[in-house]
Formats: sequence, C-alpha cells, structure tokens
Amino acid sequence: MSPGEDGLIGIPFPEHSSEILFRLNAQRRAGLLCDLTLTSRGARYPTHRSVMAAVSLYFRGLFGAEEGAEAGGEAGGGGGGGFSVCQLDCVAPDALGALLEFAYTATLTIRSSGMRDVLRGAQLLGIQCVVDACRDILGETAGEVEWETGEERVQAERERRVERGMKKGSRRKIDRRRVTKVESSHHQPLPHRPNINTHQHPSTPPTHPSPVQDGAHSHPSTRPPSPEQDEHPPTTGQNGERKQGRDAGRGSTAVNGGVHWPQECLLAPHPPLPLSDDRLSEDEEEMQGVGNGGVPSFTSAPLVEQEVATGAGGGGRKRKSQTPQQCPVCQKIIHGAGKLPRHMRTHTGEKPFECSTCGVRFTRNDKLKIHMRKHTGERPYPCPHCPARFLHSYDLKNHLSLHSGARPFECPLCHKAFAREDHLQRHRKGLSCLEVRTRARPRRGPGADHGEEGRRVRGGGRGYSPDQLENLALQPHASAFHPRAGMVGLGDGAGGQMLFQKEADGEQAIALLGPHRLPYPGLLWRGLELGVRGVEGEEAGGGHSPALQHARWEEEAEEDEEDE
DNA sequence: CTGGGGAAGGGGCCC
DNA sequence: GGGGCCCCTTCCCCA
Repeated sequence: MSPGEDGLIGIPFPEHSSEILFRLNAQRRAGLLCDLTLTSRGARYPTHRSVMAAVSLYFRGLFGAEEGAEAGGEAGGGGGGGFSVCQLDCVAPDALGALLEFAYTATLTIRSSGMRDVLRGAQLLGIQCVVDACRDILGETAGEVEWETGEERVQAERERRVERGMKKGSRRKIDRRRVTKVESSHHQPLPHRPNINTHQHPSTPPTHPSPVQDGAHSHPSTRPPSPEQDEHPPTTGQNGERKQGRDAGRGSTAVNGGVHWPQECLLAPHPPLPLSDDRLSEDEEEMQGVGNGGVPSFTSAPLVEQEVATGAGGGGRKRKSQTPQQCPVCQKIIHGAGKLPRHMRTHTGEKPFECSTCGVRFTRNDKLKIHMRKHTGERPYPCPHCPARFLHSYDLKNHLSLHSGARPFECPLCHKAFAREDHLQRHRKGLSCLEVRTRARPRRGPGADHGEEGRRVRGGGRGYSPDQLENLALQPHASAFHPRAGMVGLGDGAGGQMLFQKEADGEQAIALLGPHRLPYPGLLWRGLELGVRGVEGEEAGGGHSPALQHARWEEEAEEDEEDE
C-alpha cells in the first residue's frame, strides 16, 4: 500500500454519535427545536419527532404514515415544521419519562417497581431493546410483541439478502445457526396485541394515536406525577427496526433499586451475545450496521459482563472488562488486556498512526515503528552467517532456512518441500498437485500393497534416512489417501507416526492418522487414536509444527465438508 | 509456479 | 486495564 493512493479515506469519529445524542438531549431539556410533545395524564414531554421515530417503531410508523399522507396528517405537518402533541395516557408518566430519557441517553434508569410500566410502555411504543431488557429482568419470555409486519419481514429479508450478496467473497463462514436464531427471533408470532388507548389504533398500518391537536409548541415539562396507569396498550407499530437494540437490554445493572442499561443498548451496533466459539459472519456484521458505511460507536463488551447480563437481573454497578473480551461487532474473542481497542480499529478503519515521512497511516503503533525502519534504514535482524540484515524477525528466520537448506514444509501429495508454510499452503491450494494426487491414488483390491507390515515412516520434511526414502519410494504417496494425513508423519523432530499395515492378509490398511474423513470410501480405513507425538511441545512456540499444520488442515477439511 | 518482501491482524509478555 | 513491544500467521503482491 503506497501512500497517496487515490482510495477513499475514512476518518471515523467514534464519539460523534454520542455527542449528537447528548446535544439533542440538551435541546430537549431546553425545549429547543422540539416538534412533538408527548403527554401522559397531564404530564408533558417535549421531544423531537425524529428522535422518537428513530427509537420507537410506533412513532416511526406513525410519522412515516404522516409523511405518506402528508396532507391528512392529523398532527399537522408530519414532515414539516408543525408541532404536534401526542397523548399517551396509556403509558404511565414515569415510564414515559424513563423511555424518553432512554431515547436521548441510551441509558434506561428506572425503579424496579416501575419496571412493568416501562415494559408496557416500551411495548406500546415499539422500543424492542427495552422490552427485551425488561423481560430479562422480569423473567418473562418474549413473544408477546411482534412489530414486524409480514410485508416488512419480506423487505427485511430482501435487504439481508442484498447485504449477503455484497459480502459474497467473505472468507468467514456464516454462522447459520446464529442467523437462524436471530431470524427466528424476528419471526415471533404476533399474538394478541391489545388495543392501545381508546383513541384509534387499528393494527397495521398504524394510525395516529389520536394526538390532542393543540398544535402548540410545548414547553419543557418538568417531572410528571405518577398516577395510576390504565391498560390500553397500542396495537400499532411497524417494525423496520431490526438491529438497533433488539436484544440490547442485556447489559443491565441494578442501581439503587432502579435499573440501568448502559449505552450498549443504543450505541452498540450489535447487542452483546453470549460467549460462543462461533464467529459472527461478516454478513451478519453488515446486517448489524457495520458495513453500511457508517462508523458505529463501539462499546467494548467484556465477556464477563455479558455473561452476567445475559443472566439478567444484574447486581453491581458496572463490571470491568476481563481479559478475554468479545468484539461487539464480529463477536470475535480478543485475548489480552487492552487489545480490544486495537481490534476495533480493524472495523472502524481508523489509522491513528501516521508516518511523518511518507504519510502512510497505520492502525497500530508497532506497525508504524516497523515501517519507520524503511526510512531509517534500520535493519535490526542481521544474519549471523552473511552480511544480510532484515527488517523483520521472520525475514531473518526465513533467510536462515536458506542457509540451512531447511524446507520443513512438505507437500503431502508431491512431497515438494517449502521453506515457508504459506508457500506450502499456496502450493496446496493451487492445482499443481492434482496430477500427482491422481497418480498417487493407490490401487485398491487384494493386490494393492500399501505398505509393508509395520512399516513406519517418520522423520522431518527433510532428512529422511536412505531407507526411509526408499520406503517412501516403495510407497508412493500413500499419504495421498488423505491429503492431510501424511503430514502427521512429517514432523520435523519426533513427529507423528504414520503406519500402514496390512491386517492379517494385508487387505486392510490401517492408518494411524487419527479420525480423518475418508476420501476414498471404497477403502476401509480406520482412524486410530494415536495421540500424535509432537503435536504439543514439538516446538516451543507451537508455531510451525507440521503436526499442528495437520490439525489445521483437519479443521479445513471439516469446513470444506460444511461448505459442500 | 515459486521465491521473496511487505502488510495486517492476533496473541503473549511486560510495564 | 491500557498500552508498548515482540513474535507469529496469513495473505497479497511482484519479479
């Protein structure tokens, strides 16, 4: 990547969203630019319809309908500059105030005693993440509310498909299980949905909840009283809302008898999920608003917090991040304290470290430092055998293998050896080996001689002893029965063993290869639990062990199977 | 196709 | 817990 390319540069401002929200809240408190007043039993709450539409499915449907039928807008000037008052007596004033606070602060602060009112209000207004959070706390199950109409469901599904298509080249596997789970949660049945308010609320499409048409600009309201609440849940609500906080209430913590939902609820592009080995697919990342060009404000989601929060109820004020942290975007587990911000920059594209010489930017300081060596000419890794010096330690490592002639990475098919593991992988992914593999396919049947009884082939990728080489010659590509299999026997040191043995009369081949899949079904292979020596401890770093490579390829094979 | 250089990202260790 | 530093792995690009 040379500097000064004409590619687009994205400069993220992670604080932007929260600052905007903060200022909107200040405006709301000051009554500035408020174009909507919510009332509940005498309490008045000036607010902004754009904010309410962003937070509440109910208002989104409401104002969307207004825009669609602008002239007939009961509230007067749906998309225009008129003011409107929406009477929501069905929502308790306290709950309404809490929900408004939530809308502007991404934090829901309520008393436990008011939880049910808030839940009801959130249901009425279609604030799903609050609904979920309250349910978590109250131990209720979901399924009472479904804001997504069939039509929207189709549209949402269409959008999802488009997003998937955009990421078709993704290397990561789609976690189908999770997709199913997420989608199923969106497809909850729409059971009984009591009628909101006595004012009209036919179910879809929603109509205006009969706002009191006073048309006056509301003044900032002070705290409302909290009278009793009547029971008139609204029927309406269309759901275009998918990601923003559907599950987002999980990070709740109790505060002084109240409940506090931290900002993840609103800001996190994806609610923290329970720890899972499965990674979220990039498709889902996009579905969750990451890849759409926006720069979400990321909130770290420590695993411990998630686990506790998922359990709901919550005890302490706020839990500190533990060492393994889960990326709220890709769900990847990041090990090591302080590593999550570094990882997050891979999502935001933020490159705060700029080379003062050439202007190239880096996501990490250490990368910049290495880059600077190019300008300073520093090559801190000298070869002890020759004058060569290198920028990177791994360059020296590769170079040393040239001196030694070591090519520890050998193709199990054609036995071509490589000095670098990635070159071997590239070789394997290419087609250069296919011919060999075809030729190497052993004959089957009684006449097949896959090896001598008790023959062992061991040793490193290089340095076969003469008789080992002879054995290899006598047993051409026996390992080709499974491309991954042979690597077991190619350990550099005391690598694994590979044993081909004729059983009894030599009809069956037993491969001490572990539980591999069998690419040639006609041949009976038995994977034996050998406990491959050298898998652990063969190399201190565990890095380039061919046995480990083999294990990796095992995983690849499984993934390939899944793909198929 | 292969060898080599470089970048990006993750993990370990330490302060 | 955050961050620096280092190492490792993987990928891409070029000759």
